Amino acid sequence: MKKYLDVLKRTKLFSGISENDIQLMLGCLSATHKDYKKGEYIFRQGEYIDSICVLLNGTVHIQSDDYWGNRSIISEIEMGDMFGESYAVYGSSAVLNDAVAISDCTVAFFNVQRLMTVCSNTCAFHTTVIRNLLIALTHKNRALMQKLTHISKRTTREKLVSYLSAQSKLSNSNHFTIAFNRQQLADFLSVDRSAMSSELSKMKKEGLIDFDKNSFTLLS
Amino acid sequence: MKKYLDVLKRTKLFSGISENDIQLMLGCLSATHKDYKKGEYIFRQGEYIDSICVLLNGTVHIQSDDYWGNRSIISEIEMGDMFGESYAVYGSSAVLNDAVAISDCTVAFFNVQRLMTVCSNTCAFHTTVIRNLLIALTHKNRALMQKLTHISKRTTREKLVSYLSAQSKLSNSNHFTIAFNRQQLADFLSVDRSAMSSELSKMKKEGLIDFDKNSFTLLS
DNA sequence: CCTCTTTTGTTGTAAAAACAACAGAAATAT
DNA sequence: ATATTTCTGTTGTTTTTACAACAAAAGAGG
Repeated sequence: MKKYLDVLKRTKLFSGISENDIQLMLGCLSATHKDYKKGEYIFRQGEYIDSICVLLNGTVHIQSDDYWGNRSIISEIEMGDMFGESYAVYGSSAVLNDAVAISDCTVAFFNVQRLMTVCSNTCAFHTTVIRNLLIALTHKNRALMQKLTHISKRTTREKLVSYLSAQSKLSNSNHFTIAFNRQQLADFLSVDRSAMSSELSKMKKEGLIDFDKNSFTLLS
Repeated sequence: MKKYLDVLKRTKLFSGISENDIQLMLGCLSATHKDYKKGEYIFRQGEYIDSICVLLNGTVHIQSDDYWGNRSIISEIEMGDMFGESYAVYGSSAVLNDAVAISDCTVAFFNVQRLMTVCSNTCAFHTTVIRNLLIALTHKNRALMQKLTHISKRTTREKLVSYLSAQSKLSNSNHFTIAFNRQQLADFLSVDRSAMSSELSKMKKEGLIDFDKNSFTLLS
């Protein structure tokens, strides 16, 4: 685990905690880690988990397939990001989504019971981690809400406009690059890929946007 | 505020804390409360807030209107529920939705800075409140994710099936009552009311479901 | 360099949704 | 009790999407 200290100290969960203190906590939280090949599942819909997951390297998608196989990507997890915490905290309910490795990756696991109960008086940084967890949860909440505002638009074009506007704001520029390819973007926005592709073309023709692969520019 | 102790002690935020201790905390957290008439806004998109809101009585909707006036209801807040906490915690970003009183209501406000920083060593129940807040956030997260799974379905029927199934599971019965009227349900699922109404009728004709007003039964 | 695979764009058709307009039922106010 | 407003269901038309099938472009691997 030591070789990942560099990653861990830059995560939201351990923000503001020194490398030394993180190392101390790793034992105290009985942290473990595991490698996954591209395509493998970290957890699946219906399982119960008791640990917060932190991605040490690679890429993971949180997604769900419905009965008929329609896939919808809930979120993309990148190095240092945390996931699964909503199900791990007092693991009261089964996981509602799959977590799947998009590339080879390594995941660290932190037991929530320990985080919430052990050494609450002795560790000064214990409180900090809980606070970090809280802040991270509010960030996720806001991200989910924002996705909801995109996806609740009626037409494919409106969804695209909503998503692209948000990405533009995020990068403080009318020119930006997105992390999704076409199929992934379509899954994220819950629309048909080909219909979306054709809508993007229309919007380009009409001079609303310009794009080349994953690079977009919003015009006028 | 005293007359609302009965409500507060049954909220997620003060779960496990005695009435006496809650009363002690009210001062410590510099709690305030305010009455709102039906239709008034507790907060609006774009504002900045620094307090967690707890609904003492009445009903509130978290909703957002887009540029063209399409309304989408993010969630319904009932007596004892908490809202705004994702924006109040280290109020780093502007509120993305409106909170509007659906009926006359009373809202309590708890300053987050105080909750997170003041008297962290003296109050035993302080830690409990933070833990409660954390658990509540994970619940909200899961609710948002579940709504996403409904809304990301392609057709109105699939959305209805997904929503009704979830409600059925929630009440552990194939017969249940929903809190939304037709327009609200349509807004919640981001579909057209009349189209949804007609789809519901079709499903009834086909023998999939039965319903009368807000009372639904899932068949076969 | 060539082959195979993946990604992206295009088009036509069938299905579904949005929209609009209206009528009847239910709830609320007077 | 009656009038008025709100809610719900219905229908036809227009717009949009999903779907399918294909072609072109880009990337990966030998």
